[in-house]
Amino acid sequence: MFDSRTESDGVYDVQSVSVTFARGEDPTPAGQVSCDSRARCTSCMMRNICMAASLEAGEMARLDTVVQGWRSVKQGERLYRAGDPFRSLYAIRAGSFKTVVSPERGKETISGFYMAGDSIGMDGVCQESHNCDAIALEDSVVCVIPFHLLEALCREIKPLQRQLHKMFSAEIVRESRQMTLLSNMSAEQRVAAFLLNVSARYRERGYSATSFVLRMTREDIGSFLGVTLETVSRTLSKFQQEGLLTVQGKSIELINLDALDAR
Amino acid sequence: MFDSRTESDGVYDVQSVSVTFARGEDPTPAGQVSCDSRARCTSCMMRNICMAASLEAGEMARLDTVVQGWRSVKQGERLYRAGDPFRSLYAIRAGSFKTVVSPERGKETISGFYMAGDSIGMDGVCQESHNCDAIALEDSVVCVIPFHLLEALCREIKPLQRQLHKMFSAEIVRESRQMTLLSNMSAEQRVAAFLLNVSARYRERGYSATSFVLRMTREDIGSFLGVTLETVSRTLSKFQQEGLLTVQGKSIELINLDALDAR
DNA sequence: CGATCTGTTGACACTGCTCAATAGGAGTGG
DNA sequence: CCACTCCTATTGAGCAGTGTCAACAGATCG
Repeated sequence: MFDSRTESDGVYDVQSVSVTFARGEDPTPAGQVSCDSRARCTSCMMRNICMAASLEAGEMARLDTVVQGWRSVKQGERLYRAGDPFRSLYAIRAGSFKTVVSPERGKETISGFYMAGDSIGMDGVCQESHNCDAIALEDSVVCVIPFHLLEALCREIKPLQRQLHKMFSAEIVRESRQMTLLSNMSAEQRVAAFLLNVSARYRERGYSATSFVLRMTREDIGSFLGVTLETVSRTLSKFQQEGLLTVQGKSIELINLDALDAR
Repeated sequence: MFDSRTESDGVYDVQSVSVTFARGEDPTPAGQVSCDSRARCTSCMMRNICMAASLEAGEMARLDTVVQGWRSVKQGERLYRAGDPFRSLYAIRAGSFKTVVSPERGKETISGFYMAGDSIGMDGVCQESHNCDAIALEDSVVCVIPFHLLEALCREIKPLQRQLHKMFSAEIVRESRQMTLLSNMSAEQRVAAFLLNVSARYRERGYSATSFVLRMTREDIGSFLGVTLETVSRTLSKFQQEGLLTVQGKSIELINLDALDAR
């Protein structure tokens, strides 16, 4: 069925998956690769920005056949850990994740934040084991896409192959942008860029670009941006004083996007 | 158009190829796919660490058929520029490159250094245009691999498909390591890690791991590591004083690898 | 409703940046 | 071949942006 490895608590929580299916879809009997013929990609709100993007209906239905099922991950739980054998990619259907790299020596670092419509796990291909931990920032649901099946389908469906390559490439570009941020930008610029990035991603998904809730802590943000949590906090306060935004704990309201961008 | 000579002695003669293309021109005018039938991958010194890795002889020969040819790039010239339409991946046959990201605002940043056996250009897939400049650090030669042909072949040859995916993934992992370095490490740790990384890559390629010439300037190194060129210079001097290495301009001799690693 | 996690703010120290002066090397042209 | 220039590297001095440490306040959750 799903990844055969067990969670840290020793049990893979089948129940929570069944519950997920209960919302409007038939639950898949445990123990088999679930692939009910009713299209799921075609009815998914994220179909236009995830792996299924730019596929025709027939192709999307075939992609459905390699989606093994859904997996629900509660806030704070790990979808996978660094060192776990790599088997599947995960398309986030609902919720959000952070990925955490833990070098042998030194502090662990947040390497990315991902939300519904994003796919994660691509870092695991090259070593056949995951390179980071993926931790849910809120209760989340992912589509489990066994990689060998996806590869097989990519050998048949050219647009899917291209889409997969684009996803790999987009992750490379995203990271190289982040490297630029970490190399040259001041703390203020980093925080501003981060907020604008989150804003743009909410906008893409049809949510408000100016009013949103950050799902991660100041420490997570600081780790991602290469500054301390105190600096993140101070910078947000400063932006608020300057009238660029209002901040109330995790709730952010952006007031002057242009001014933020000018940082 | 392309130099059709074979490598009789296993030593690649840069000179004879460099006359084949005019400086900086894309050697791939439409329709002119030059692919002489004499195997090149199978005789290439880099075949075990490049795209051809883990292919059987027959498969490698087929890969040869999609390699459009070689292109020579003189020191300081650009193989491609940010914004150029993406058509091909480039496997470095000889020489080395740096990739430079130029954000709309802010300083340009070195996002990577690449040497013989590495492939570059994967950042271009997602937008169908290159995301950075690739600049030769010395006179270099690359294999030009048109991406649509490579994709077509990947639909037929499973190990090649897997190899391509691993290369994408390895680039993601490399960048996420670099992000960790840029997020948490002190200037000394960055320089030490950089030297050890270069050392390991020379070793992989059969060169000395302790004595080598850096092909890039202090400014390039600083940009890559997110510190100033002065800090790079000072740190190298300090390491020399401490007996960890000797440095003479671009020539480095590592004396105490363990001590460097302990930083 | 207490315990714990998360966020805010202040004071101070320190790493690494900026600016500057100088020296060494590489390439060019006479 | 040498002189000239430009690029690169080294080293110093002073300063500023962030990190560190600490105290406290506000959330969150069992």
